[in-house]
Amino acid sequence: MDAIFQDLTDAQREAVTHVDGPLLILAGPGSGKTRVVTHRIAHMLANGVRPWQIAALTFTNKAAEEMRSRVDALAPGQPVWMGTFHRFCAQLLRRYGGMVGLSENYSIYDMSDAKQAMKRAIAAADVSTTHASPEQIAAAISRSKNRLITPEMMEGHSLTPGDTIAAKVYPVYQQQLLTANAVDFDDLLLHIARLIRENPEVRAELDAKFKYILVDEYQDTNLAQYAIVRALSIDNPNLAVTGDPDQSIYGWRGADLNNILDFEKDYPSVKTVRLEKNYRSTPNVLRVADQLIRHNQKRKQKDLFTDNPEGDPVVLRIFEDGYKEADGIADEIAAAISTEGLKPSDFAVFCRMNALTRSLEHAFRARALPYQIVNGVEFYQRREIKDLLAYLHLVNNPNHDVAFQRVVNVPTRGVGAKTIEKIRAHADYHRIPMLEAARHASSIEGLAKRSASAVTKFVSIYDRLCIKATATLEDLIRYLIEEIGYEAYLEKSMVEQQDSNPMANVDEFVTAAVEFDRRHPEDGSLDAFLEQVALVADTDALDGSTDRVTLMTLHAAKGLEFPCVYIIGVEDDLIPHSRSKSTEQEFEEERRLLFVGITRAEQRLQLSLCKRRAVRGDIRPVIPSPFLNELPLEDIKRIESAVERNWFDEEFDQSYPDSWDLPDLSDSDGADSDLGDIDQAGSAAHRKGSGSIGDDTDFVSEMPTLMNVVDEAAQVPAPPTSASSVSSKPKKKMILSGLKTGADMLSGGATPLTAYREGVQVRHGEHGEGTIIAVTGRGPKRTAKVQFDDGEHSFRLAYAKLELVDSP
DNA sequence: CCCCTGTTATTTTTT
DNA sequence: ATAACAGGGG
Repeated sequence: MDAIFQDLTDAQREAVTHVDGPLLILAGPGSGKTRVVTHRIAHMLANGVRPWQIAALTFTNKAAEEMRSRVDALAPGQPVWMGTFHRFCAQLLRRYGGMVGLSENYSIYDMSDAKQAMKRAIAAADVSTTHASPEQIAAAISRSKNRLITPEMMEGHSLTPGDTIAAKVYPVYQQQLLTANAVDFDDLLLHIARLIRENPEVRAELDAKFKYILVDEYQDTNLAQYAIVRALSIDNPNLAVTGDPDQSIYGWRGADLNNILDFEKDYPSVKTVRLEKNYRSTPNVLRVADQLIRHNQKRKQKDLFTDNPEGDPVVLRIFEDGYKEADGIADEIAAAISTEGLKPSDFAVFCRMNALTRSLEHAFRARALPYQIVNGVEFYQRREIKDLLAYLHLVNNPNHDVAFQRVVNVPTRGVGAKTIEKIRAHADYHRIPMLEAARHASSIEGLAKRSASAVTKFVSIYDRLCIKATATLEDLIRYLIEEIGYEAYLEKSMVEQQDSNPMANVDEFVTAAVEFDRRHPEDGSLDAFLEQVALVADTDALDGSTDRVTLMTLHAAKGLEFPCVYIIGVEDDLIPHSRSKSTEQEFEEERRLLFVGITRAEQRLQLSLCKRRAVRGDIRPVIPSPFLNELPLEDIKRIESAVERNWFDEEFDQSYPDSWDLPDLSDSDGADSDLGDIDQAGSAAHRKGSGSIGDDTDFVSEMPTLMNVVDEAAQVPAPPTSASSVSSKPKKKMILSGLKTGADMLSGGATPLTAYREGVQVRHGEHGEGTIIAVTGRGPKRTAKVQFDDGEHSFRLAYAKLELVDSP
């Protein structure tokens, strides 16, 4: 009992002791939020609240597990429901699915399943994909689902052209899902939200059952989630939410920041607790984070403070390119491990995109540094695992058409695309599942006897498999592998690809099944296993127990902490991402993303960027992230490696400026920071500032677009930048000098799209010279139709290798 | 029908 | 750089 209150601050205690009524906990990073939540649950249990009256909803399984283990430590063995929103809904749907047309053994489509289903729906809806890609349509439908918009509601209301297309596909997609007795991720929430809304008695029942609801990371809730928790907190308004508006980074997925900002309006009687004391980071780190996030408009001001010792200054490091960045960081980490007694697991490297981990991987491997990538190729996404899972799905739910299509010809047994197409058409026509259609293969019109018998063969394998459906998972899977000769198939088809060992993955899969059997000796049902698999995310695979450096995206980093953190690629178009900076909202979310990354650091933090970075093959000059100008540069130690001059590279001076348009630091004593072995011999600090870029309030809008500048460059080749020259317009100068000029430019990828006009002569590696006869579309879709000697061809200008031919 | 090859399109974040 | 795709030969 005393353990519950031990070492709590006043604010924390206030939250912990709150039992009835709405509660808002605004928790800054590292403020002991989980501690408060778990202690509060323990406190409630100790004060008469029955465990089954509590539901604690999280976004990730990892968070749920963390909560579970810490509650267990305080109040062992209490059956409090803890898990993700999606799992919560999935389990309700097992019970109430009948009310929305699903039977108990419904399947959850993962992303790739849903993608397949979407393509089929698009085809069935007879919608052309010329104006909207399947992905765009899927995204539009997903957005609608997150906002609780049903197919019927979309009719007539659709405004944008994209939505009009989506509105046509949406009902077909939903119908096909229903026929397949399946849901996608969004449906889990949507179905439950609708069910509760349309069935007051169910709502009341659940409201009464879950008398106390806790929501973690409330800033990440979307409308569907919001509707669910609100609806279940009417009769018993004991809704406790924790969150931090500054850490909302899932707006792109439908999360609505207003849910937390307006919580106090939703529940006027709310008790609000602010947790502002930080237990995680040094003041240095915290100051940088705080300065950055102050630039956001949409937030609730919190005053972060800490009692922690000052620690090392935050480091901003500038590298020449992505390889040097990776090598430099790997060297530093290796050095810190060998000289300072730090462990690999003390380090984490964050980046905006998964693709950026590649160079780090190489660097780590070369130094034999153990690492783990949180979002590499996910285990359950591997071909061999998906194959086996699809069989299991089909056993569990014969209507699972996506699974059927995946496995009907695995291993290859003579059922080709044409055959599948005919089965699908037959199934669509009679509105039956494909497996059902396959049973009548011989009577399907236009299906060759040979094909029909191949299909029949599959059906009989399937039927034999189903007999084992009630056996243990282990038996079922082993039987499956044996029956279809999967091992032989793998050996034959997976022609020795380096470092992939499919059979080892299969073994691991069997191990996972054995483990599931062991943990669910009684209720080890197939659908429970499949649900489990469907709802585990990649980030949940993060293994904290092994001693490895962790590589992951900034998104994946939320909720974690590490002694030493590196954030790479703090560059414009990366953070903020080029596709997330057009609106103020997106821009602020990107700022929050960086904030989240920064606040993961306990002791040391290094932000880094490159002067140039390879983007899909070609190397491009880099613009520093605008967020760097918002940091307290006087608190930051800036390190820039000396430029290695390639005497033979005449272009170098033009391409890569010596001066960087970040303010110089007054602190230029050159002493090594404690952050590993940075700034060693051979890379003496090379600090040259060109002054601040001035008042940066309009930084983004004032930024010249690449295109403007290129046009200019084409007319006036940039002179070589001398090391001492300081341009009055650093921004522009930098971009200019980063570009190749003259003929180089024309042959490179930097030709302005505007140069391609009707009548212009171009050269193509394959077709020779030709004349542009038409130009259509905009942005990346801008397309030129070219008349060559060998006929007409169309090219996406952003991708095609079309050279301009110098006009005579 | 299967497999290989060359071609083309595609790049954010994920429950 | 990589994945998905289309088309042709076996």
